[in-house]
Amino acid sequence: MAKSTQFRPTDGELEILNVLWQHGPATVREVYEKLSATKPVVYTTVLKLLQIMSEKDLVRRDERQRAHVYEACLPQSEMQRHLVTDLLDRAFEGSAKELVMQALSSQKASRGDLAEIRRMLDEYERGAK
Amino acid sequence: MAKSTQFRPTDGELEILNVLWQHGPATVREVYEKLSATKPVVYTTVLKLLQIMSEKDLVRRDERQRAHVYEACLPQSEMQRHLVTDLLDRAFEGSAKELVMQALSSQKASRGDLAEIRRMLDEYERGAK
DNA sequence: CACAAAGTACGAAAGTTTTCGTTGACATTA
DNA sequence: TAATGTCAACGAAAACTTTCGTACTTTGTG
Repeated sequence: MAKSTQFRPTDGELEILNVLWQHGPATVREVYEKLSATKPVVYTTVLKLLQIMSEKDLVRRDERQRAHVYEACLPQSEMQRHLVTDLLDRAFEGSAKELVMQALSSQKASRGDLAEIRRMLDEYERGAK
Repeated sequence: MAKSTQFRPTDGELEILNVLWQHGPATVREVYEKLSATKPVVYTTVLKLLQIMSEKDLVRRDERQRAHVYEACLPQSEMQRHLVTDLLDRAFEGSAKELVMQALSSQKASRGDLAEIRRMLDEYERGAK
């Protein structure tokens, strides 16, 4: 298995994780329904992916019911942290500053967001003092 | 070819791009030397990757010399922007705020960085007003 | 019980990425 | 000019991802 596959979900896997995070623990069918809403997918493809993710410990499976219930192993925020630090290392030479700058320049932060980010900075700075 | 392969370099490709950005236009051997410094690589693997990247228009090739000279098509910052927005869409539901928060919590910003980020915020806010 | 519906398991195929050996062209120098 | 070293080109193989068809199992219902 490649480089810590545990913290580097593929695109398809991440789509499924997004559903699980939003919805909470879900059956294959539930995930399938959610995904179908935005793009054409095949039920067994979703199933297969969830099975593979299970092997990789990306999700946990509860087999007590006939329709197994899947749940993300990591909370969304933790996975996000992994993904960000990974990107930081691979493309930003570890410079969080640069990454933040690029994130802001991508024009997706509202005024409210900016205010919150400022609050975060205050807090972070206090903590790091 | 998959989803805009142009703006989604693979890991191996990104490593090479990092060398090209730092070093400037370089021959295969130069890239190879740089990469060798940190991990074992095979010359022809680097060559092959550069050839593929050439086809994908991830790099430009100057063939005037026998040792072809390769150069990244996109400046580093632009590629970084693409990568961040991509991650934003795939894992953060487009919320730059969340991404910034995770980036900061990954403990890689110095006090100086934080100050610069504040400056950035000011500037960005002025622009977005 | 028999049948249909819904579920899991499995495997094959196609596409992508990564690796590396081999070949042939070109250059340098003894 | 012959030997040696450097280079690009090519192709094949391995690993991984993604997709989807098929088979088998379980459950519910007439």
